[in-house]
Amino acid sequence: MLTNLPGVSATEPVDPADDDELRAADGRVPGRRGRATRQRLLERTAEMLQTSSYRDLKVVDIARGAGTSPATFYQYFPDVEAAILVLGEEMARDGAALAELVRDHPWKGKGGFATSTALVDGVLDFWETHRSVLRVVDLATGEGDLRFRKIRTRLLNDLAVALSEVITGLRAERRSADDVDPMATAGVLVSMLAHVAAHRYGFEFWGIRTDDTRRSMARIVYTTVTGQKPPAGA
Amino acid sequence: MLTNLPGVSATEPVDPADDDELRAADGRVPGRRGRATRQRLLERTAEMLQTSSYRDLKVVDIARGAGTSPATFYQYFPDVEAAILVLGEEMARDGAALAELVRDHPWKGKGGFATSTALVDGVLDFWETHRSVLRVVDLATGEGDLRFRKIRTRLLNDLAVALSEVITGLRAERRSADDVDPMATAGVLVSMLAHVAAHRYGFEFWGIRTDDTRRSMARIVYTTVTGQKPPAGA
DNA sequence: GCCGGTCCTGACGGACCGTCACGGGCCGGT
DNA sequence: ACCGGCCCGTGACGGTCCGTCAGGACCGGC
Repeated sequence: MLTNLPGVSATEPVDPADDDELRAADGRVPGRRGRATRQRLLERTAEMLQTSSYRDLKVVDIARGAGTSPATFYQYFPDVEAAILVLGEEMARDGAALAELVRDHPWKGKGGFATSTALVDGVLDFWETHRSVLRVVDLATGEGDLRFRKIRTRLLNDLAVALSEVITGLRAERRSADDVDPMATAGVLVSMLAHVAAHRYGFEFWGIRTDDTRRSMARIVYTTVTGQKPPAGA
Repeated sequence: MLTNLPGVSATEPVDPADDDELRAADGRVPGRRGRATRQRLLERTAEMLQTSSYRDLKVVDIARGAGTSPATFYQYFPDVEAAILVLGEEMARDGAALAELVRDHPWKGKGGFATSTALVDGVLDFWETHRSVLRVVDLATGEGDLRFRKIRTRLLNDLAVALSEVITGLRAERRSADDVDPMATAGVLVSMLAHVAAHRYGFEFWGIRTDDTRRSMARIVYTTVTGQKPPAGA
């Protein structure tokens, strides 16, 4: 750390907005009613995002839909993206369950393929539930928005780390000479899952059955993680 | 075909707008100068898409940047999305090269892994070149826009078909009992490639070297397509 | 009833949209 | 050179949405 500048106290300066409290635009701390309004705004944002395109999402519509005025919206969020960002953070918290799914189930033996399948299904479900928010997170991340990238990273990174740990563990047991970065492999797998989940409708468009897609992914995940061929009946 | 209705000539009706000609908003066929303006508008759209976010892309900016007025923009495109759509179609034409890459190179023997690597690099390069347009194509596809979905499908489907043909061919030679739909497997692979390419910056963010990502993908592609383990040194 | 903080909103200047009728420029015919 | 017709571009306009501000309604505590 840097040395303190002369005349600057070593204790934290008393910055009036330095706490983690929720704040409205004018600096006040929202009470019961205010938080309820904010919540209605968030819910309405999520709903509108499912029916309207991101580009056509207007704060007027959100505000009126929540039974309030545009000015009120700006009390709680600087712009629509900020509201979606909050939605994204809530989503990322939900996503922790996916990593647990990888950690808490067996990969060795017969149960391994079942774990692989459960992971595939879990990701598919998760994306189905959160697809409208995920679309925007993906776009904003691609456009270089660091706040959205952070959400995306938290979501996918947790999963990738869990997978890479499994890979490392199994590789040690097999005394495998495989030297590819386990995290790179895990990241690629997570990418595959995320992308297929995001575009599963596109697959059906090609005439591919969803069940074939699931099996195909489960096999790739299983093979890549364990280094084994998938069991015969799978 | 249906039978002709009474009184309707069997020859094509003379519909004044039934040809494939480029048309301005008022119905006229653009001449030399008009097409040049349209082209400048397209180029400017592509440029602005790289620096500005999709949501903040304004037709005023595009028009002024192309040295013309908003009214002129609407002569050639009904809205910004229409312009991006044209950009997307140009991109899809470029994408045909990727499928050729799969078809024209060997998968059997030692050259197989090289082909796999070349495919990975090809996809990575392609996405790097077209990422700003691809972002919008992905978003619009996710929002259910069929025109954009068509572009996305053309691009990825060509590649997936090429891969599935290779898989089918190799599987027959090996007399493999593998009965997963080859197209499903190919689709999953293409998804993996597309997603990693779209978010490679995210990988570097995790501290994963690009080269590790490349190798990891090349190995997965090779293994999945050929059913063989990757060569020792890879 | 009064007061202080919380909460909401009408109203406004400004930006952008999408459309129209009009004017200016280019070209071929005479 | 002149002219008519067609191609091309634009100013201007009503409308929508943005983002901000001052002011008023509401709600407890005293």
